[in-house]
Amino acid sequence: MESLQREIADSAVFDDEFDFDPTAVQSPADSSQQQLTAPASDTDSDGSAPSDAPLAAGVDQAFLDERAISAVVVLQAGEVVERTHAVTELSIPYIPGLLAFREGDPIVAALETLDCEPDLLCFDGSGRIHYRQAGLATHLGVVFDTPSVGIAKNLLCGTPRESVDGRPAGWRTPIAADDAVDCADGTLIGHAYQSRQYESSGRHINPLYVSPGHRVAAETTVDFVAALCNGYKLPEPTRLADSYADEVKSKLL
DNA sequence: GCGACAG
DNA sequence: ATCTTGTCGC
Repeated sequence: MESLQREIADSAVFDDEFDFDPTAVQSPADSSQQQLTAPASDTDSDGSAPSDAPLAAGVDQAFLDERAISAVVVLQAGEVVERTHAVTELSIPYIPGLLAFREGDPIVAALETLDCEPDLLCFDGSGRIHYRQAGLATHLGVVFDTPSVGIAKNLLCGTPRESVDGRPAGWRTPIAADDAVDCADGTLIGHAYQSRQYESSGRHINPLYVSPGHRVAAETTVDFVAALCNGYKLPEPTRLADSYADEVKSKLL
């Protein structure tokens, strides 16, 4: 399996290689943060999404015994245009570094039921931030040869350039490859991104660890995630896929 | 041998 | 990931 991951990493493209307009990737009318650009009036007067805006799909799983519920929610300019899911039997246990082999088939099953063809796939888990630079997001991005990004809540490997504790919303810092990563030390493999943060004292929210999946550069990956976040810790596509998976799961009980 | 380790 | 009440804060 490890050798297959190295082959996947070789086939992966960690640079921008997509058709759509990167500045058109976004969630609805951004409520809070984001220090990005001017208020582009790309939205049609009737409030519907521009038919040419890129399709961003969020993919996430919920589990029930030895079954996986893989959910996919596709957004276009912040609006849901399609939702699908698949329930599959699991055969492989969770092993750090081999997550794609456990959740890969369920995800493929769910994506195959999709009517549209997403321009960008957002996965829960790492992409290039992986021992062999072939995390879940990279693995599936290559399989479908579709631009993809990895969004993880915890760091698998690599070293943040700065301490990540208690940072303000919008903050980001590079994640460099270290001894645990199969590439030159110091290589930029992703970023820690503070998508949300509490105003005053008390506890603080941990950052997101985002990395290129396939056909997207590290810097662009953070820009996409930042543009897809809308007040919550998780970007909209992922957040919706997450709750949809839970919804399907509860109806399954 | 010990520690580290996405979901 | 999942099992789960209350609790603190915006």
